Parts: sequence; C-alpha cells; structure tokens
Amino acid sequence: MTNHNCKTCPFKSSATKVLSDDEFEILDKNRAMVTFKKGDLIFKQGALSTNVAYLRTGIVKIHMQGPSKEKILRIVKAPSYFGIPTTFGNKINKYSATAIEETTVCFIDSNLFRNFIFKNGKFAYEIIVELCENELQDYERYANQSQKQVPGMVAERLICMSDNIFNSNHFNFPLTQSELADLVGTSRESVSRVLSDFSSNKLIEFKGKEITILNRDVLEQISEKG
Amino acid sequence: MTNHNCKTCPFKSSATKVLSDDEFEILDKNRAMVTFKKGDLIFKQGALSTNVAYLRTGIVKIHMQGPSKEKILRIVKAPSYFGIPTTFGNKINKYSATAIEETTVCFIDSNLFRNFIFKNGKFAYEIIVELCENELQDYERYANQSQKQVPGMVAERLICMSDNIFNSNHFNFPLTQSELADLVGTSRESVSRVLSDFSSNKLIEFKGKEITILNRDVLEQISEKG
DNA sequence: ATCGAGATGTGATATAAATCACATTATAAA
DNA sequence: TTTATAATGTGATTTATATCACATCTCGAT
Repeated sequence: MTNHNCKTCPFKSSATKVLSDDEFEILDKNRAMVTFKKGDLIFKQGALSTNVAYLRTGIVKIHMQGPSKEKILRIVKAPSYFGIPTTFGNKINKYSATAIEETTVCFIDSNLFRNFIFKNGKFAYEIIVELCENELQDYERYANQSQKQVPGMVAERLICMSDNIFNSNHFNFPLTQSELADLVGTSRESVSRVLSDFSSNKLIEFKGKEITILNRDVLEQISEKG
Repeated sequence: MTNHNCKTCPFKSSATKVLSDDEFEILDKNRAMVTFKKGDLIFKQGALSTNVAYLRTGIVKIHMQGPSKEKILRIVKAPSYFGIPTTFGNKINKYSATAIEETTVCFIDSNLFRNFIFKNGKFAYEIIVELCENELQDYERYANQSQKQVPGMVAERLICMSDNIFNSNHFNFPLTQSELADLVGTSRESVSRVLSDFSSNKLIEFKGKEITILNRDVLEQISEKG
C-alpha cells in the first residue's frame, strides 16, 4: 500500500479530484488504505473516531443498535465517503459500519479533512453535495418505510439492488434475509415469506443467494403500491 | 425589512457569523426576509428552487408526499437553515416546508450561497457541521421509528417537543393529531387513543392543544421500551 | 350569535405482520 | 468428512394497529 498514490488513484472521490498537487502530497502522507473482508467491522458505534472513511471499492452497511434490535440504516456502494457525520466530529460514533463484501477503505485523518474544507472551497462544496444527496435519498426511503407494507419494501430493495448496485437482473444478494429484515424494518420470517411468495409468482427466482429478477414490471408495481 | 442588516441580526446562523464585512454587504443585497403565518407553505415539493432558506424565527415542518399519504420528515426550530439539500441543487424540490407557527425566513440566492462555500472555508465548514448533525438526528429517529410501537413514538415526540423546542413541561402543541400521526407514521385515530390513554394514566394533561407533562419518568420509560 | 368545516374521541371489526415453534438446509470450522 | 452453527421455510397463533363508522367538539368566518 505504501507505493500507492492518491493522485493517480482510479477511485478518487469527486471531492479529492479538486485537490492541488500540494494537497495530494499531504493526503498521501496522512491516509491509510485498509482491506476488509465480508463481515468485518470497519468502525463501531460507541467507539471514538479520528478518521474519515472513504469506500474505495466494495459495499458497506451502516447500522446501529435500535431500541429492540439492530437497524441497518443504509447500504453504501463504492466509491463514496461513508459515515462522515459520525466520524467527522471527532466524538463517539453514533453508528457502525461493516463490510458486506470484500472492500478497500481509505482512512483520512479528520483534522486533515477539516483543513481541506477550510482551505479548499471546491473540496468543501463536493462534500456538501454528497451529504445533500444522501439526505434526499434517506428521506425518500424514510417516507416509504413508514407507509409501504412489507412486500412493497422488499420489492423496492430488490429493484434498488439490481439498479443501483449490481446493474443487472441477476446478482448475488449480499445480505442475509435477517439483514434484509433489519434494513426494511420487519421480521426475518416475513422476509422469507415474501421472497417465497415472489418466487412462486414467478417475479423472481432464487437459489441460495443468487437472485434473478424475472418480472420487473410487477415487482415495480408492488413496490409503488406498497 | 429594507433597513434590516444581516451583520447585526441577532438571529445569525453559526455559518453566517464567520462572514467578512465584504461578504455581509453582498449578503444584504441578495437576501429577502419574509414572514409566514401558521399553515403557510414556504416551498413546495415539485417546484423549482433558487433560494436557500434560513429559519430566523419560528417552527417549520418538512414534509413530502409518501406512497399513500403525507409524511412529515422533520420539525425544524429556529435558528437553522432548512431544506439545504433540496433547494441547493437548483433543481426540483424533493419535499415541502410549511410554517407551523408564525415564522420569519431569510431567502438567500443559491449562487451566492455556493460562492460563500467556495470562498469561505469556515462558512462551508459550519454548513457541513449542520448537515452532519441533522443526519445523526434523522438516523436516530429512523431506527426508533422502525422498531418502537405507537405509544413509544408518541411519548418520544412529546418529550422531544418539551425538551428541544419549548424547554418546558407545559406548552402549546403546534401540530394537529393528524399531523402528529404523519410524523410518527401511524393513523390519526391511534394518536388520539394513545393521548387519551396517557391522559387517563396521569402521564400528561391536555385541554385543546395545551399539553402538560405530568409524569416524565414513566413517559420516558414508555419511549425507551417502545 | 350562527354556521360549517375541520379536529377529535371512541367503539367495532378487519388485517398485516410479529411471534412462537420446529423442520430443513446451507456453511464454515474441526 | 464430520460436526456445529447459522440461515432459511412454513404452519399456527397472537397482537398491534389500521380502518370504518359515527358522535361530539372547537374555532374561525360570516
């Protein structure tokens, strides 16, 4: 990793792209690139954090302990920063991040990151844009999740996985049914039933974690109606 | 309003506080201060937006049309920016904002706002901090809302109103029961029943919209347990 | 003061989904 | 391979809450 260079990294964030050569040099000296395997905890709710995390490759889940069980807040796909709000303040993490696939993460010292914001308006702007986009996405889901019922939310997630993460109708589902339940806010059993139901209605096909979307139209209808 | 001056405004945002005299001068020429009455729509989902909104005084609800009905996403108390994510991109608003009390709002041209971010790192930093804090709050609620049941969520909201907005055990509840239902994600009838129940158990007292919290301890217990 | 619309209270009923319980099947570790 | 542990499928039952229905009640507008 030591011979790796941020400036020539093909996975640069849009914020990093606007850095000057001097800034790249400082960045190179103050970041660490780490590989995580599926299931590895990247940072933990309750722990102190001094580094901003950037997802260079892979997929990560952001999750926290809810009143009764774990809640998955969002799935992050590379390339993207993740957990800026919880790591940035240099205080205790309000949520955790865990790799759900093999990932590479770059950690950047929070103070340096803060300095870039102070010194480089374009960098700050890109960070703001990313934070804003996230809020918009979160709010959309938030509204959905409190009004749709279980089949609608599961259908929504399947379509979302297909469109935004794998860009294919056929993919290897990266979550267990139990995790999917924590993500959409139901019980594991309900997820299982809905999936069986979709399958017997020929909307999807799945063996193990291999999922194929067979009837996207009907799935979308179910997702929209709720 | 014309003789009003941003630099001496007692309701400045923490971001605005770091502006230079020159920047204040530009700001004064490019902002409009508007008063809204209770119930007035401030900006609307689906409309184009070219101004960032700053809540100078009052309380606002952020809401959007969900799959089946209206969803209230958050309640914003002055002083605070609101809707930066949806207004800033200069595109179509993803959600609406409505005054739930008499409010004064300052509109700032998005381009000017963007310029401040580019030119003034401290300003950008303060905006980032605000966006981050919001995300943290939203995630907390998000987890709660998918795991707590109705009495827990109503109790949580009452305590939140009391602690964060009115700083008193006795306050004039600014939402209708129907709105409270849209906020916590239930039906109007369920809210009514829970409130009646709290009242008959002497946890709260209410006539009309006047609410008094009588037994905060038990209310907090209900909120935590769900 | 009167009117009417919106807000609220409350019972009866329907229903989605949680929970419980257990069988079956993968998956990783020894 | 064997073994253990986690993941999944599916029925039976319970439960919280939505929905429907209707009776007040409140408050602003005339």
